[in-house]
Order: sequence, then structure tokens, then C-alpha cells
Amino acid sequence: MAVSEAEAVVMEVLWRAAPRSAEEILAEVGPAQGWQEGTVKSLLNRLLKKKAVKAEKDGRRYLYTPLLSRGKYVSQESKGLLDRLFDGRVAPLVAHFSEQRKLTKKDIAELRKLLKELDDEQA
Amino acid sequence: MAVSEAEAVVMEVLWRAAPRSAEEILAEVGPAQGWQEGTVKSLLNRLLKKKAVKAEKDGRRYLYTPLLSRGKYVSQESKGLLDRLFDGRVAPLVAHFSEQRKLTKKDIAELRKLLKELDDEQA
DNA sequence: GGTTTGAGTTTACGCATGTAAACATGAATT
DNA sequence: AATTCATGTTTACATGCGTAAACTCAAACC
Repeated sequence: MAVSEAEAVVMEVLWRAAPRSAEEILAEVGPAQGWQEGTVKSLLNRLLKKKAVKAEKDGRRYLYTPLLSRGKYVSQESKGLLDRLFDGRVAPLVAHFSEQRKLTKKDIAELRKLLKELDDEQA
Repeated sequence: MAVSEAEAVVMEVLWRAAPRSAEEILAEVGPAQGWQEGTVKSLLNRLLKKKAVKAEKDGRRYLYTPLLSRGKYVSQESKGLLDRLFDGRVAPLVAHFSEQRKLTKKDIAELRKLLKELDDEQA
């Protein structure tokens, strides 16, 4: 089963720093998302059920740690999108953004650098 | 409301050629997806409700035409992913794929070409 | 020791989705 | 005219998601 969008918000907190208690997670994410305590608790339980995080006892409470890495999650999500919309490849996506004039100068510079690096390690 | 994944499968058919009848859509998509007639009908109705397609009478039946363009849909979906995972920019996504060794030679060649084109039109 | 409190666990509830059957209605056929 | 057929419309139903309240239970306090 896939990590949902709301669940991913909790994961992001844990990816930034772990292990964390439910309380800490709520403190970091509650205000911005407008979430109550119960919401975070539910999300954590679903993440446990999905094996995306683990919990270890720390006195009366639990500390949560990601089992799913951010890299893996990002790859899954990205691959899903590319497969559905761009025949599974990256270049068509970039082309789409280029056509829409959605590439920033920074993007372009970074892409150039990236390609050069690929060149270098190739050589 | 957003076009869901199953709905997008129907949209893809209409993006390839429109207008089309429900029957034609079923013929094209049913076998591959393992969908019954009722499924396609439901999806078409939801797409109508979402204003993603329109229907015009053609004798006893309707012919469906996209109102949402593929480009717009692709942009929405892509932007969603980039915003959630890559700070809204394209380059980090490409970098991610590069790190994962998921860039094909074809990708790299196309990206090079793309950048060169941007260069040229710039000049 | 009884009570409050903090934390996790269970249950809830409305909405979207995937999937489709049931129903309605007008056209075609006998 | 009655029946069948094609097509669209309505209803259904399980599952997941977003959101959270209710419940439990052990630890802390009075």
C-alpha cells in the first residue's frame, strides 16, 4: 500500500530528523497543517501498519523512525508520474516544462552542470 | 476536483482521437484494463461532472470530447509532484534520477539537445 | 490507594475512487 | 403494438484517505 499525501507530510518530518515522538511531530506539523493531535496519531498508526515507520519504546511513549527512505519514496512517486505521463522517461518531462516556459534560469544552469558532470565521469 | 487515475485512462483515449462514443472508448480500453461497460460509463459520467469532457448527441448516443487538454493535465500533475517533492523545480528531479542511474542514454542525448535549443533561441 | 494525566489504540464518518450492476428510455425489430 | 436492444443514468459497495473523537491503560500525583 502506498504512503498517502498526508502521511508523507509526517514522513517528511521524520526524514528531517529521527527518531521523534508523536508530540514532537505534532508540534512541528500541527500548526502549519492545522492538524489536531488525533490526526497525527492516526497517520502514525497507518504508517506503522504500512511498515513505513517503526516505533521503539522510550519510557511511556514511542519514538518513531522511518523505515522507508526518502530516496525510495521519491523514486516511487516520480517513476509513477513518469510512467503514467511521459512514457517512463525523464527527458520528455523536461521538454514539457521547457515548452511551457517553466524552466527557470537556475534550472537550466543546474541541468547544464549535471550533464557536464555526467560527461566528466564518463570520460 | 481532480481527474483520477482511472479517469485519466479514459482521457488518454480521447486525447488520442476525439470525439468518440462510449462504445469506441470501451473497445479501446476495456480489454487492456479489464474493464466492463459499466465501468467506462461511470468514468465518463464522472468526467462530465468534472467538466473534463463534454458530450454531444449523435443520434441515439453521445460523442465525447475532452475539455481539459492533455497539456494542462500533464502540467497540473507534474507541478503537483515537483511541488511536493522537489521544491517546485525540475532540475532537482533530474538530479535525483541521475543519482539513481535512471537516466537512459536517450534521456541524456535529448536533454543535451534541449539545452542546446534553449541556447540557440536565446542567442 | 484513588484520581488525574499523558500516550497509544480503536472507532467513526464523510468523501473520492475503482468497479460495476440495476434501471430507464427511446429506437429498432417482429 | 409488443418486445428487444442499445445507450445513457442511477445506485451500489468495498476500500482508502483526511480528519478526529472516544476509549484504554499505565504512570504520576494527592
